Amino acid sequence: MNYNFREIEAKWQKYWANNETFKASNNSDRPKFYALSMFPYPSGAGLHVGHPLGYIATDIYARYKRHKGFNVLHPMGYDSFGLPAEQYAIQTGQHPAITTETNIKRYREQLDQLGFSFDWSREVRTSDPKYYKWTQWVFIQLFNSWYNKKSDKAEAIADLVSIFEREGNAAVEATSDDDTPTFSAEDWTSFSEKTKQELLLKYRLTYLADTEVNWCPALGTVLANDEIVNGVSERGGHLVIRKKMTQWSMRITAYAQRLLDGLDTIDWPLPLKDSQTNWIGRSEGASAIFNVIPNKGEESQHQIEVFTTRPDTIFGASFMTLAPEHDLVAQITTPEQKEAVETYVEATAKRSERDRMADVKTISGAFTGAYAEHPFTKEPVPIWIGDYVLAGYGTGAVMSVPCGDQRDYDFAKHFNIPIPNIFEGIDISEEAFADKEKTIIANSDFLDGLPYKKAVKRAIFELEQLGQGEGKINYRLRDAVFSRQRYWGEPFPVYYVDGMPQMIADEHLPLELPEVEKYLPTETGEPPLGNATVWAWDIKQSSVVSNQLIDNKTVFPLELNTMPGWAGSSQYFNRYMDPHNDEAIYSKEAIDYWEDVDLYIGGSEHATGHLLYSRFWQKFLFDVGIAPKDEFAKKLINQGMITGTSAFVIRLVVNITKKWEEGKPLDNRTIAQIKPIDRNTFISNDLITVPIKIRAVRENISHLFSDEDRVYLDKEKYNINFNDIELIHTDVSFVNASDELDIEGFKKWQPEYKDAKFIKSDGKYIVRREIEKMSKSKYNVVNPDAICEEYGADSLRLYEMFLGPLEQSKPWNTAGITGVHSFLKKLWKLYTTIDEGSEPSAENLKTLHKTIKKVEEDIENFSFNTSVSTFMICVNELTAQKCTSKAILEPLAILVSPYAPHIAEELWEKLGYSTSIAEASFPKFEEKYLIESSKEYPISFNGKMRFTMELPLDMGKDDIEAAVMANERTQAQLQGRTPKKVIVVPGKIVNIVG
RNA sequence: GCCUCGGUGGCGGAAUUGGUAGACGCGCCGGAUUCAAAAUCCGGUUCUGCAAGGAGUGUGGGUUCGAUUCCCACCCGAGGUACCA
Repeated sequence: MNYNFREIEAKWQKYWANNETFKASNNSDRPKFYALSMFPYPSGAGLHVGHPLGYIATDIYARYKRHKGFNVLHPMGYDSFGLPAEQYAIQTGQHPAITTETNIKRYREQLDQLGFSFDWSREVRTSDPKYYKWTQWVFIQLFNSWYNKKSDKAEAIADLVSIFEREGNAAVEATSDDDTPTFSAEDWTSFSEKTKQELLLKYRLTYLADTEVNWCPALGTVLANDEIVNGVSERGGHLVIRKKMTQWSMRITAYAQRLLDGLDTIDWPLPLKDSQTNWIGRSEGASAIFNVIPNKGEESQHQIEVFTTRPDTIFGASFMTLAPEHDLVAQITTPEQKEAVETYVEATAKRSERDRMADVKTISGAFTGAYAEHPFTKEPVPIWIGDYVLAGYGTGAVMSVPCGDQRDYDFAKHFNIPIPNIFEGIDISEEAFADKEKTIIANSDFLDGLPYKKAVKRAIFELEQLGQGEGKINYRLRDAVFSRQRYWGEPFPVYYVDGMPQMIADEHLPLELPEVEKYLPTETGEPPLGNATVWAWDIKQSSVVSNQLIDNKTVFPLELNTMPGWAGSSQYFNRYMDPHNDEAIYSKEAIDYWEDVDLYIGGSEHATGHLLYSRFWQKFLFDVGIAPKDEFAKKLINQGMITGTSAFVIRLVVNITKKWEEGKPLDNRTIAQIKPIDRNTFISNDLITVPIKIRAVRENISHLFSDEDRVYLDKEKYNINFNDIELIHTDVSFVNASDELDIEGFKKWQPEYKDAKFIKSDGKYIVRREIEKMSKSKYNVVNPDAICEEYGADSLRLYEMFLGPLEQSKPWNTAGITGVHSFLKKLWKLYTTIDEGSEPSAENLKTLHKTIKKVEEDIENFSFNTSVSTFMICVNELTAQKCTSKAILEPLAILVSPYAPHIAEELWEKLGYSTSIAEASFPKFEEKYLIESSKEYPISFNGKMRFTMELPLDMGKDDIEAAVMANERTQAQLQGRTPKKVIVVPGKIVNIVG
């Protein structure tokens, strides 16, 4: 009987579903193992071959751990809130819930087809009200908490209120807004309820604040930096302005240090840790206060606070630079400089932040006319503004030390500002000197002669003495904006009384998304929820009621923003532990049993989004006693991206220009006469690369033009330029393994190519190929369905692993799949006759145990590609040995089962078992079968292997040397020379030097 | 610029602590089987050379009896990040 994978795979997928083979129990005597893949966003395009890569790896590991006797939790779900469904809704009016449901169905079919050992009874969907009830609940917990720096953890806001009542806020050390005023207990009790609420918002871990955003009035929405191109929206090219908006923020900055420290306790890839470290961006330095010298006739005394990592260079500060948006700019600018400054500020406002950051070459700025007093020298220091200083970072102001910072140096050079040298023995005529190690400070009063570290300490000390500064640790990390002006996200459980946010009580959650007519922002610029007519909170009934009932006495308006994409994914890994619990986010028993994720596999693109926010939420949940671990995943692996091999047809852009005739300049009529470019001719890629062939094309192209056009091919009169080509993506399904285009298929593909003409080479049209990210818009997506249909899921699983190391990105190429498929056929054949009683030969046992050892090591090291090779070698050897012994074939089936579970189950059944192979024990490796008595010694000369010699393994060093020297091939190599030295490493190698 | 990862046959890749470079698979070449094809099986396949031999893991150095592996400098590619003070 042949290997009928279609029948086998369908049979076992059904069996696993019916028997709930992979259902995990929340209590077990066996040790627990939690294996998790990052859950997908169910897009309309379905799964492509890149998605399953990580899932297969996790699945292999999960199945392996089951064989090893673990109680394995291996769940899957959907990150089902998101923008694509909403955009589709805007275009078609279709409710996002409906498209999402359809997409999930398709994902489920595709996932089921691949034979994953998921416990589907635990599926979660972030857009399910039963799930987002708990997302809202966590939000409320954050709202009801503040960060106590003394205990270094989150605490209840009620406790903070009692501190305020007792002693005011002077002694409170909390992470709070910068503008938090100091107040006494008496002040607090005298404050109105609204003032109290306002003050508490400055402490809450989620709070309302005015945040600067990229607002696009035409789209009625906020755009991300990468949605803006050249100052206008990527979609539609509309104007984008920077605007302050009141939005929910998460006080993640409270956790900056702990997020940094926690990285040392988890086994995550170094690049990922590095990018989180950079994102948090801790820098040690000092803050320094510069007093602004009042302009003539002014009374006011302004101060500028700067943060610097180099307080040791303070005597080198020859100017200050403020961000153009800095609050003081308007106040300190002198009348003479007003125009220049305003022009510059205006110009800066038009540039996106990304623009300003990316452009290192253009140096621009303006002088405010004002001066600050240097804290130590008391000399006046000119105050400039420059767009290289960002308002959002630090204090939005820097003390500029041109001799020690290249950007300051370039700025000073450009504007002819003096560059005082404060480094001993350093030439700064060409560039700034930023090497801290070699620094010896000079021309700096009390800092003279000090090295970097000592100078920093001393400078901070002196600043503190003056009362004009202190040592400070600064973080680049910003509080995370948590509001989105979208429909398809979690509603905030928030209503407003007198403009102050109030939380809906836990027992009334979830607050479900309202129905709306349109998914666009309202005409007045409110988020889509502003379209809802039943979206007000009745505190008496504790329910959502019509907006018309809003009286601000018992019925209040609800929040119109929704939560961002990362809200739902920030605690889903915990929810899987107890996914159907309606009483709590999860039971204590469940999380005390599963604790944390043992293995988490997913893409590195989530390094600073999902993975940083999740760690933040986990630490918070830990602080408030809801999670037992303050890191949620012990080990994390980033699977590499599977890239696509895009195919391009090359459109000739034939520029035809009339040759200039002497004495007759081209008039407009002649230019108009020049024929437009031929837009419909495609040239084979191999012709493009060779200039000589281009000429051949030029001579052979005339037949492609109509008679009318042919005149333009007259070389005497016209210049024809073939150099311009356009690459156009074509669907990879029209291209075969030799890069040859199916011309008829291409012509039918899209109407504009119906009459396309092709310049072929040897009768073929060859496409250009390039490796790119796999994406629908690049027409390079390869779908797993077709591969499953043709070769089966087991082949696909093996092949995805066989492609290369898990972490590395690699291009998809279906060509090699026949290799793993024929391996499965050979494996199948091996089980044609199973000999119950036959004793395995020594050879059989050696092959088997070699394989057990290697495969076990490979799985533990996540080196799945090499185990596939090992299986191939094993099956090749056993086939050659004509092995039929059950004692060999049975453990082999278990070894293969994590990788190719369907065929393994079927073989298991053939071996006489009536239960699933999933729980069978992993075979035990026994060294004794691998012990050899002799070894093929490589005999090398000066490190180069020349031949091998079989010698007993128990032979001593001297005997080996004697045997090797006596060999005639040794003598032939030496050609009469006497070796200088003979290195013998018993069991390894012989090296003859000389 | 900085950080991280990578560079090995025609291709994907292998090489456990420094010890036989190119396992395994694809492709290609040759052969068997077949009326033919598919499928299957056998042999070959880093380069150079008729061969003996020689060269060879991005480049140049170094350490070592011996380097894909360790060290130094550089080149190239990918990803991330940024006037971060």
